[in-house]
Amino acid sequence: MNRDAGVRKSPLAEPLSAEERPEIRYIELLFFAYRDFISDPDAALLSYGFGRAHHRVIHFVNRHPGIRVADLLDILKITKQSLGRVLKQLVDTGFVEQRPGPVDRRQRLLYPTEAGRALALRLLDPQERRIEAALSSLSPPERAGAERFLRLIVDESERDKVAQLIGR
Amino acid sequence: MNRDAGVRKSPLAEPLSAEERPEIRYIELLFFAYRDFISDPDAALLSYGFGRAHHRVIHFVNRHPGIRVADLLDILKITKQSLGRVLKQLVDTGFVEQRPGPVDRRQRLLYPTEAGRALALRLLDPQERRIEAALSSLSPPERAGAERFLRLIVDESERDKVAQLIGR
DNA sequence: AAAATATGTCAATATGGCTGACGTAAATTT
DNA sequence: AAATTTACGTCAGCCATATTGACATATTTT
Repeated sequence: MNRDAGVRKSPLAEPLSAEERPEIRYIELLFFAYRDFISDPDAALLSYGFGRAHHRVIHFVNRHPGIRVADLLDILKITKQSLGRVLKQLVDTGFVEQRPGPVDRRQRLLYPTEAGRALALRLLDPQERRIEAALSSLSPPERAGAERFLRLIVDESERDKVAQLIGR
Repeated sequence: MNRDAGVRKSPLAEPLSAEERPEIRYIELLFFAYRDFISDPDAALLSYGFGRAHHRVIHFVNRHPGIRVADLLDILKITKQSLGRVLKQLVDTGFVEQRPGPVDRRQRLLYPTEAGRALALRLLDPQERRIEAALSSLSPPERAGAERFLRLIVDESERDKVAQLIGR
């Protein structure tokens, strides 16, 4: 029997429940946390006329001065065409400098300029505060849990690479 | 004295170090975790001709059948114009249904159709597996740490709302 | 000399954000 | 009853960021 007899073919009223599917809680927490986590740098980038893509590039170039384009692409998981535009803007505006590799001159190694370092620090600042505030409310085992959880969310095939990049 | 005398005005070779700034580890883990976390649904959405924006809408409509447009906007933190396009496509393709609010007929309450529920579950599946696999490697206090960490990353002003949405 | 590699670039396309302005129906307030 | 506010939609245009595919160049490797 139709439980909505006479009403009109009905859509579903029953919610997907986080009680029945406990993973949903973590799925949505990742969404909400990430949504707010990027909001501070997003706002700061506006005044430079840059976007999130610039943020990611400026961050990883500062973290790994002399990084190769190919390695940056492997971190960001985007195409070289996508990177190309953003990188060119950062070079043109003096935040990133390119230098040929000293041994392999095909490479264009990427370095931050002084301005690029300053921008990276400015974007880093609010995120550091946010993380610091969160960590200060957690016990050491809870902090370890947060770190281990995030590492385990990363693709298994990428975990070693990530560990290399951020340290053990 | 210029430490690069005679070379040419130099960019910075010194990396931003995660040892000196321990928050960087968490910042980058959030980036890498989120990057991979959304990759499975992204791939599945391709076969429907949908993108990430559709995913978010279909997810929250399934989680909260009968949700108002305004409340969905408040969750997603996007403009009604941005939502409008995506929502229209989901309605036109039969994944979401709109009904006038029974008490306030200005409202257009959003419900998933059977197809919409099926799509939500299909997109949920790989993320549930990923979370489940991660949680199964963690002790209860570590799991609690992961959850508390993510809640604390959310804007303070949003935490109560998030707690309402996902449960305490 | 040939092949592979690292990178860049041109062109076209799609997605998903944004702002601003305007419209309509329904509820609420005066 | 009239005026105002609210909930929502829509039109138009703009911008950022991603994609694929093809081709170019310099350099290194075989």
